[in-house]
Amino acid sequence: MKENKKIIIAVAWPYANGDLHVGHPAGYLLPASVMNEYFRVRGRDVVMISGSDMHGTPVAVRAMKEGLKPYEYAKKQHQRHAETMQQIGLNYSLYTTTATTTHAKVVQWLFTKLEGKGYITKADSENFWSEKEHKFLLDRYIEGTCPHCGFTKARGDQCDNCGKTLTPDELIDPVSIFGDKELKKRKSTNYYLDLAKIQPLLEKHYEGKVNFTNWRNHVRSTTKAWIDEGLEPRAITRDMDGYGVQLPLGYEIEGQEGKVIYVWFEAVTGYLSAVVEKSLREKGEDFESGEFGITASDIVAEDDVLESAINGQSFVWQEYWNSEDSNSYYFMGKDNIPFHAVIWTAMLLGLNDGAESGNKFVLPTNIFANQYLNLSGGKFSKSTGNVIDTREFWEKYGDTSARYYLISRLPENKDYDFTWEEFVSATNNELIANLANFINRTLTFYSKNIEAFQNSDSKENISNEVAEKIQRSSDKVKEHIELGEFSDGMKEIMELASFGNKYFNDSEIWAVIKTDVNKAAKIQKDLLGIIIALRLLLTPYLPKLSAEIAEMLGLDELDLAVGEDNWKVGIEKAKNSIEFMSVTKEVKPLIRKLVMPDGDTQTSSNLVAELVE
RNA sequence: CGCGGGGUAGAGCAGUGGUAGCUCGUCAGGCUCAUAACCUGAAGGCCGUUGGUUCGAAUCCAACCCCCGCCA
Repeated sequence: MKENKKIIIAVAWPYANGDLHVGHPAGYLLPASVMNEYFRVRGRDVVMISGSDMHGTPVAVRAMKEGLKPYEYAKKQHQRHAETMQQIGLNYSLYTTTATTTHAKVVQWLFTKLEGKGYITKADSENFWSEKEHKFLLDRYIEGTCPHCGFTKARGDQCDNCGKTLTPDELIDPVSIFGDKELKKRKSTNYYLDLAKIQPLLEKHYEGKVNFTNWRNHVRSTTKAWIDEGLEPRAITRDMDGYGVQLPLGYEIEGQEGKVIYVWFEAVTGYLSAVVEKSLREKGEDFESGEFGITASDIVAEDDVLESAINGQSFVWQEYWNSEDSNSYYFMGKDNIPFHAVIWTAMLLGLNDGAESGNKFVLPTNIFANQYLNLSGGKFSKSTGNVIDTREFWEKYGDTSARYYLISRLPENKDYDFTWEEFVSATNNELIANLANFINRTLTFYSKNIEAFQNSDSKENISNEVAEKIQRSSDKVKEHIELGEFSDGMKEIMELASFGNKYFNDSEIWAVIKTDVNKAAKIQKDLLGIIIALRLLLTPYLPKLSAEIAEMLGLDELDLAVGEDNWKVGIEKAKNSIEFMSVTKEVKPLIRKLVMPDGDTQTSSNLVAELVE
């Protein structure tokens, strides 16, 4: 990997239809956070972007239930998402929404570009029409009897009883939820992304390329399965009462108002539009951005900043998106793999088709899709309320315990069951017993004897054994993070703490200091070196814990300036120049132990583990 | 056969052809600086089942059984 490359960290956009449960951080938010913080310490120029997905049926349905207009509801939910993101430590370059003018413009621009290259086509189909509402019906607004299990309240998109996915045509005796007893069909015209036409480009892109060997197996196999099956044109537009991103001027479909661009097409484009928005904000451009509910029906694509940028004017976003010296990493749950590895990639390939080298868009360098985190074998489900809420989880147990458990058990390659017992065990027996205990015992001992150490005439530096250990740990953590093996990186840090504990024991520093202060001082330097290394290695993983170590020792804040590799600098410092610095804050236990209450609470979605005084 | 994931020590996982590993728990020692934490050692597995390929399979192939997820 070239060290000067820009990095895009593209985080999947959560729906604005409900709060985030702990599956979200475990699935994709925490891994993205680790990678982002890591590269920032490395001094790399990284932009991490995401936002709330404001459009789409789930949002509209939920808003209807709450008695709010879709945008009102989505805006409220977006603010909660934004707060949660901050709470769990995601330092986005920009966390925006899909309801901004900038987003609409970028989506429309992309639409016209792909249309111009012949990758978007127009076709008619017969869709269910509601006389009552005088509009086309969304799949999930149609109900009927499930052909598989006979459930009478199956929806047009899925049967809630047997879980099978359906199309409205499969339903027996379909009716609308608005009360239409007999449904008729009408001709509906829609735009389609011609994936069949892009398929050869996709095949060529993925064919036997060496750089995909780093992709996770399940990501590769899902991608391959989709492509092998053969792609078909996919509708880009749908009937949504105008709720969503409008078609560009000149592309409207006459007599069929209310059509908007489908969420799948529009939301992934957010990775591009968010960087554009950030770049516009930085330049102080007087450009409406971040406005809610602007559906941009009056926006003219030709008048677009993207166009002027491509015609020679240079914008910061291009340095990330159009540079060959750029990498993009995507974070999402496994359900999103096809949309990114196949569809979004296809869109970018279409865009790049025939483009000059300076105008090509960077294709996904890697897609870190996680499997699912389940609740004790059951599933997290918003509708049944069987969820552990992210905010409550973080509030009760604190950032360090919450992050440690989820990160050390990330479902990177297969599903993982959340159990309270495991959570308690991980916190008490791993996080506290090993890592926190090492920090605590070392700093407690140090602060008690600090004067003796400062008055000793130990001139020696850290021992080679410890210096080498620190270097090895650092190298391994780096490698794991760059390969997207985030929980392995965490394990490596725990291994260093374990080494520290053993070193403490074997050295018997508590006995040595009584007879030989200079020798004890040397040992103490080794131990401090490990602590200082841990503080650095922990920054991406457990930022609060890392900051607390720094605070107790009065260490400088890490410099995150672009260009300086402070990871390397920090490791060198930990290996070499240990001073007997003053302890600037009282040393005390950093993390509270947990205990399980009696009774069968394993599968509870309540926060059952209790904090020990 | 809708799609996908998985079945390896009590628990959670790693291991994709060559003497079965890690973390936690358990048991026995040690230590006492530390949030009864830490260190050492031990016990504990016929790697879902059956068949096949191979000098050799947890690892490849086939069939079967079981578990889990699919409004992230």
